[in-house]
Amino acid sequence: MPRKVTLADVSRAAEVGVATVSRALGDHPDVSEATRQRVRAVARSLGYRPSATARALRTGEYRAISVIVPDAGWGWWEPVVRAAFKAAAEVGYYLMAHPVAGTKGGAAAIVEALANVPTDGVIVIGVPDQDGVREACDRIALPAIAIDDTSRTVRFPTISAQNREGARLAVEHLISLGRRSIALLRPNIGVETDNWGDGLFIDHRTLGYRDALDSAGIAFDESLIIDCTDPFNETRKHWRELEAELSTGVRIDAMFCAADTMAAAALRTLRAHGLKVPEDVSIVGFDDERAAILVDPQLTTIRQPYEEMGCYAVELLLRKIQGEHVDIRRYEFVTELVRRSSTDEPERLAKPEAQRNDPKPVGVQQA
Amino acid sequence: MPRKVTLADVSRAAEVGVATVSRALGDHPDVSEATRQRVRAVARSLGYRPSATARALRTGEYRAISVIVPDAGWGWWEPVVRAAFKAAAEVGYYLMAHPVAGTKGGAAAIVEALANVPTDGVIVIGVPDQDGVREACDRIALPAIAIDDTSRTVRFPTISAQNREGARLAVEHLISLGRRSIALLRPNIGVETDNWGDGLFIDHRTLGYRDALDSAGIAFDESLIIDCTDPFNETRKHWRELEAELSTGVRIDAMFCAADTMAAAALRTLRAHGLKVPEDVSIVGFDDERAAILVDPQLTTIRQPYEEMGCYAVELLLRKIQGEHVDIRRYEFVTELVRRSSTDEPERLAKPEAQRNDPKPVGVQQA
DNA sequence: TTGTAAGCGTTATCAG
DNA sequence: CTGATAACGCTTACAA
Repeated sequence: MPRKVTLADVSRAAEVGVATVSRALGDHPDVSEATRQRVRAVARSLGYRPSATARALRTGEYRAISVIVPDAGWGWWEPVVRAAFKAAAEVGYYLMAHPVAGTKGGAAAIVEALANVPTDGVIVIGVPDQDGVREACDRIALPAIAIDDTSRTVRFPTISAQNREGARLAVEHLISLGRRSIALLRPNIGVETDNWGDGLFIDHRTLGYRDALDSAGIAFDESLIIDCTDPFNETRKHWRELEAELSTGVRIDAMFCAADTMAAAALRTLRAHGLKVPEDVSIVGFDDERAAILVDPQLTTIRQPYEEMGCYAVELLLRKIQGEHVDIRRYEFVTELVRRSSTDEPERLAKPEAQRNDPKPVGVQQA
Repeated sequence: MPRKVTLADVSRAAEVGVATVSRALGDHPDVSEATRQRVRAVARSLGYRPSATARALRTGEYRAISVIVPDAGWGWWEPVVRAAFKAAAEVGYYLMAHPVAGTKGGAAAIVEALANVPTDGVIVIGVPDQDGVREACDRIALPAIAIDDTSRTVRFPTISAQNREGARLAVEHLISLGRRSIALLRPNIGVETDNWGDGLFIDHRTLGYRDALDSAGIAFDESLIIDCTDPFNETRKHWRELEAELSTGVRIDAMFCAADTMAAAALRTLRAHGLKVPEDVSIVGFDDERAAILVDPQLTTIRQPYEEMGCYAVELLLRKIQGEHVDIRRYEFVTELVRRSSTDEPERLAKPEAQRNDPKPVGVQQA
């Protein structure tokens, strides 16, 4: 391992002062073009790399930001992080990812540990306990942005998707297919799964479901709401609650599945009850997450613009770091319907099912 | 934002020298218990946080390591990173994740950029081009470990799973079920997908497939090997090559799917051809990746011990950082069979299929 | 046991 | 335009 080349080395080799080297390598105006060229050449030939540490110590900024990545929920945040990474890199910041990974104390504890990490700010993803994290951030004076739709109390600029409007899109699509008995499969947020906080997004998606029914003049039927226990455990084969519902003999012709990750088990349960998707039951999910394309049939779903959300988080965070004021409120992103096989038109398919309305065309986007 | 509290502040408040404060806060022996207590109390009350930067500048080590996370292949590396993060944290290191995320120049370029990042070493995951990365690491004198089974040339200590032995396990399991016409569904590594390098792991898994056939005295049938184009694109609904194969009228009663991520489309294709899994065709995958539990039926597969691999990578890297010698060779981890529904015993199922041998019991592990 | 002081590699502020 | 030089906050000889 060759010893590290420092500014002093370059300065000696180029026969100029260290200050000049620093200026030449940076974008300072007060250097003659000739010296700049020469210094740069020497620096390159010596294999000089600036020490980020020394620079950070001097300037007080690390040009690095952190993102705290949640423990549960199977990696929907991955595209968010990739996008954030890219956005940060574009403005010369690098991004560190800190998985929660079962850490005791959750995100707040991680922020606490960030005290020792050279970082200028943090993006917290999926944080139901914004109060705790906020306190930790204040204590170490660390700017923060949240990407989250679980917490009712917003103590950071918080980015999320329009859950209510998205859910409405989903259910309107089902209605446009002529479906009328539309079940809502929801995660049942119990005390044990506190990773999902107040379950705000579930409430909102439920409201969107009702919005769509109301607009179409379809009566809301409480019994069509199915809350599933242990909802984000993907090793589950079936949803007991859905099984119970189907066993009562209720007929459903569509299902809005409030999270894509629940779709795999839902499809298995339907199949086990002899129901075909999309012939007998049309399904729309929510998130446009990896699960949506792995299941069979592939899932029509509501896309959350994860990439945009990641980029915007970085943008807001950098503004905060630069001392600009950023409103503490929710920043919501528009969702869109992505059509796949789980809602192929019933009338085009073999099964001659009851079909009362003409499907009205809706403004959907092809996957 | 309160100005940052430094050692000097604490020293003043506690009425001792800075050196004493430093010693008291660290684990130095040469401090009286009384002063230590007092200093710590003062530090806490002032909200003192050490500056990682200053410390790094002084000591020359960051106590941070990086992991370069691949672009393709749908997040199988996630458990690796989580485990590595945890292992690093346990010894007081923190871990930064650097997604490749379409960066031009791939991992090598990322390593290059690491020159400006405060990190003591790097774990590169899934790097077919070890030569390029090696060169970059040398240039900036950065210790590195690879987790990878795609590259034939090993220029780092390289961690991987026992692909050949794992594949053998998979196929032996199929044979123990009485299956004899066992197709091998493989990724076709073309020039366009250079993320998968030499495709070493595919060769090894193929060898394991043949090992199992040989031991059982089953003739190898070239036509049962199916190479799929664009293999890691999960949006694909079907494998054209598998369709072609089935259309020729060849009868297969089992399939070894050389990567779990390919299973979803394979299942759809089989289903489209009227073949039931596991009644008509038993399937075993490889990786025990998220896809294995999302598909229907859930996939019997070969588990790669991702967590152990992540931990071990950290262990080796820290050794290298501490100047210890670590052999540049492959470090292989044992795999295991995880049984799920895709290989439920055919004879217990409805379909009365041809069945010649008693299934021999094998030492498998329940999921 | 404690304090003083010398750096670590930069950048910024001065004079020249 | 350029060169000394003083920080930045910490650890660690060395001295007391």
